[in-house]
Amino acid sequence: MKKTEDKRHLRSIITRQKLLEAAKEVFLQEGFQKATISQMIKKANIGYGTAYVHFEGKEDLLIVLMEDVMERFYEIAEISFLPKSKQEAEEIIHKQAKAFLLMAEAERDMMQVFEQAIGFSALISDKWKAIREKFIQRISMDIAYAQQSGLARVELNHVLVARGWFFTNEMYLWEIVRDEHHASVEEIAKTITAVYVTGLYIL
Amino acid sequence: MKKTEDKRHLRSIITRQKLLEAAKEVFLQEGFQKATISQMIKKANIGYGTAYVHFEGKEDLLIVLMEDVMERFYEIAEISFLPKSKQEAEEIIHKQAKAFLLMAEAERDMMQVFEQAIGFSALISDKWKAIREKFIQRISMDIAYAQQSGLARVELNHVLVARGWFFTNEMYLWEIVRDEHHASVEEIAKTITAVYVTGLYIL
DNA sequence: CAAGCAATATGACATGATGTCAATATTATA
DNA sequence: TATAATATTGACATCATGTCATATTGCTTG
Repeated sequence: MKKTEDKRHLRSIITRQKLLEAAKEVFLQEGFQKATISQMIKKANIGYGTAYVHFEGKEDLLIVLMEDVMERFYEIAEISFLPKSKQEAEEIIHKQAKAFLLMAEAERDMMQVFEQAIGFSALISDKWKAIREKFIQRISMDIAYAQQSGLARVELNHVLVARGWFFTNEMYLWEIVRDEHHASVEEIAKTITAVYVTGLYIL
Repeated sequence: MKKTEDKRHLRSIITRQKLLEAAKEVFLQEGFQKATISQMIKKANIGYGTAYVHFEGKEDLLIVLMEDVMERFYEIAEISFLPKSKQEAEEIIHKQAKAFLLMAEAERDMMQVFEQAIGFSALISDKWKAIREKFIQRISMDIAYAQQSGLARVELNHVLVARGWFFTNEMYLWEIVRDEHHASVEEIAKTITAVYVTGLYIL
C-alpha cells in the first residue's frame, strides 16, 4: 500500500500544503519580520502546534517556499561557456547577466521576502551563500578557461575577478528586487558587461 | 551656569556613557540579534527603564556607537580625484579602494555587528545606504570628469558604472569584515582596480 | 535653609511572539 | 472491536520589548 493512499498521511500532506499556501500569503503581505506563525495557522485553519509538527519555524517555511526559485538560480549558474573570441564571450556573459537580473523582476515579491530573511535567519543566509558560491565557482572556471585560450589577461587572479564580477551582478539584483533601479535590466546588463569584458579580455 | 557643571546633568551624561560602554561590550560579545537591553543595563549598573530615557532602543544605541566609523567612511568618499592620465587614475582609484577595504580590517568587530544590524533594523540599513549613495554619487562624478577629459569611454552610462564598481568594493568589504576573504586587501584592491580601470578607461 | 520644582532613574507591568508538550482525535491494523 | 500508530491541538512557560506611574536626586527661590 502506497503512503499516498494512506488516508491519514494524505490528511497530513493537505495540512502541510494549506499551511504553505497561507504562509506564502502572509509573507507577501507582511514581509518576513512581521509575519507570524499565528497569522499563518489562522489563515490555514489549523492549530498553532501543528505548524511546528510540519516545519521548524518561519525560516523553514520560507526555505521550502523558495526552493523552486533557488533551483532556477542554479540553472542559470550552469549555462555553458566556451567562447572562441572576445565578442562571443561578451555575448554569452551579457546573456547570463541578463538572465540573472531578470530573475529579480520575475520573482520580485518572493525575492523581497527572501532578502529580508537573509538578514534575519542564518539558515536562509546560508542558502543564498551557497548560490553565490556556486556562481562564483562557475565564473572562476570560465575565466580560467578564457585565460588558457589566450582570450583573457593572465596576470589577473581569476577567483578575485570572478567574485568582483558576481558582486556587481548580485547587488544590482537586489536593487531590482527592491525596485530601486533607475535603468532597464537590459541597460544595466549591457553596461556592467561592457566594463567587465573590456577589463578582463584582451584586445 | 554651564550645563556641564550642572551636577545632575553630569550624572545623566555619565549614565549615558556607562550604558554606551556596556552596550558596546554586549554587542561585541553577543552580536546584534542576541544582545538585549537587560544585559546592557546590568553591565552598566542602571535600571531597565533608564536605557529608554537615553536611547530609543538597541538600534539607536548601535547607531551612536557607529558614528565615528561612519564619519571615517564619509572622509574616504571625499578623496579628491583629478587624474591627468589613465595611470594616474589607476593610482588614485587603487588607493581609494584600498582605504575603503582597510576600514573593514581596522573596524572588523564593530562592522560585524553593524552588518548584522543592517538586516534587522531599517534605521541602520538607511544609515549604510546613505554611505553607499554618497560613494556612488562621488564615483559617478569622477567618471563623468574622466569622460569629459577624454580619459574614459563616453559610451558608458557613468551612473551605472559607478554603482557596479562600488558594489564590488562593498561586497569585498563585507567579506573582509566576516574574515571570509582568502586574499590580502592589497591583492583584492589591485585586482578589482585593474579590471575596472582597463574596462572603463581608454587605451 | 527649607520647601517646592524639575530633571533623572527605576522596575513592575502589559504585550506579543516563540517553541514545547501532554492530552486528544483520527485512522490503521490485528 | 480493541489496540497501536499517527496527526492535531492549544494551553503554557519563556523571553524580550517599550511604557509609565512612582521614587529619587539635585537645583532654586523666597
